[in-house]
Amino acid sequence: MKNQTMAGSIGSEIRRRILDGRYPAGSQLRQDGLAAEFGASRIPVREALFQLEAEGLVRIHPHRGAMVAPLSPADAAEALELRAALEPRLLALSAPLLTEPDFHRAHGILEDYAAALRDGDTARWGTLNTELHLLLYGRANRPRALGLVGSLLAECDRYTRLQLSTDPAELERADREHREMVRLCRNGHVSAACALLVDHINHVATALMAFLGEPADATQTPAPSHVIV
Amino acid sequence: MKNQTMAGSIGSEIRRRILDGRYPAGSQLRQDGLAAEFGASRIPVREALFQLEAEGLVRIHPHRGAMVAPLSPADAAEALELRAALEPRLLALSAPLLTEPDFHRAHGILEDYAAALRDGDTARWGTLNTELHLLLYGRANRPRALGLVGSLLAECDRYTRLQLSTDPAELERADREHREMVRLCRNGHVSAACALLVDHINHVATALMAFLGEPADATQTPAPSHVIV
DNA sequence: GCCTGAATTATTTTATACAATTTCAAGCCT
DNA sequence: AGGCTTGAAATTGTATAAAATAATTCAGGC
Repeated sequence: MKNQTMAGSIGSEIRRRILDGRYPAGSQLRQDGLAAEFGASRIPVREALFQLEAEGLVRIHPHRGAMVAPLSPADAAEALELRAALEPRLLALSAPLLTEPDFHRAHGILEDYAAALRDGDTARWGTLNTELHLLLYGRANRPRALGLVGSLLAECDRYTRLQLSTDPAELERADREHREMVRLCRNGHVSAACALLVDHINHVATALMAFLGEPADATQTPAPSHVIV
Repeated sequence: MKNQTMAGSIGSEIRRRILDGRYPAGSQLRQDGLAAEFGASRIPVREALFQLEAEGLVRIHPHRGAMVAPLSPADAAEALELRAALEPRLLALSAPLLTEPDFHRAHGILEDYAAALRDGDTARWGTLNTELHLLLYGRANRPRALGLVGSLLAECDRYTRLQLSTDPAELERADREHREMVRLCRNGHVSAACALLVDHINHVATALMAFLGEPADATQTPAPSHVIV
């Protein structure tokens, strides 16, 4: 596709399998096995693992190998906290600059989302969610923040996947909020869209913490209100 | 030191040289030359470059080699914008939990800073600045955000280094603001410290944009005020 | 004279082979 | 019996060498 190098395509495939859950959290990733599985040598596998470690999906201990990054409530809370801090700013910058083709693509994603919801295809939900969010922030002209948010969205998908198999009502709520956000952006109600986005992320955070059996404020104190910036 | 592997130590050394300016922005990093320079093979060099690319210090084009990430005003503005979004939150969480040994270390850094200021040792300034900031945020219990801010501080040092050689007055201002921030944290005035931190970062941003000859709002519109979070 | 295009060169990328490190278990000593 | 050392097995880290890809050069034609 866009990866002209073998390390890149191996990395994309491993990432997909981690997000799918095919490589469960905490499992060992042996270079030899992966190399055999992909019909390649260990060196491109190593480089792919290094790249994934930078994204936070893999942890490498020197001389002890690589493992899929474990899932911890504290980690999920921090990722969602970062999202709540960054995404509203991106949306505020990007929303006024969104074009008609952008909204067209957004509606296409929403339709796919509805179809996946009917089919119970939870695997597609994560990628569509990430696509929609990144699309809405795409005109902000903040490449670094955008890449960072992309990593955070991918990580959050690992947690929400666990939750959604037992709690499908959250999917419909997310769908409603997504549609409303797109509508607000299209009608120029930027600050309302940002406020809804904050609520959207915070709700995901509280629902996820409840699902994980952790009181929301145990691992992570909320962002203090006197930081207005 | 703490790098038990050759790739790690090579990566640290290349990072140091990029931050020093010994490898100037935009210069090509040939694997063969680096390998010969470090007396190693090209493979640990490759892995080091991959890690540095994740930090944003190096850009790799497939089959075309690696180069030191170029310096652009827009990039600096985005890095400072992210710092302004993230650091106050970390400080608000960490400041109430700072211990007496932490403040002792902070004062040590401030003394070293003053010494470096007397000696005109601009190379040490960057690392001391990073150390101080990360120390103040260390009790926030946000490992991911802390690592991210560390990368952002390193990148900002590349720009401020250029500026400070011609504008040493900024160094003294930074010193005053650092001392005041530590004092406010020690006396429990957390919100005042956070407000000062925001001003500190924003001032660095405007001064840097002025130095780079770019009007502050040309490349980057400021964060909109209606995002309160 | 300038553009097109194949051969050449330089560099990156990958494969194979070897060395260093960790882990686990068995045996020894206290 | 318990803890420590020691050795073997497995796995990772590194070096060397071959394959692949992009940039360059130089010849040939329009």
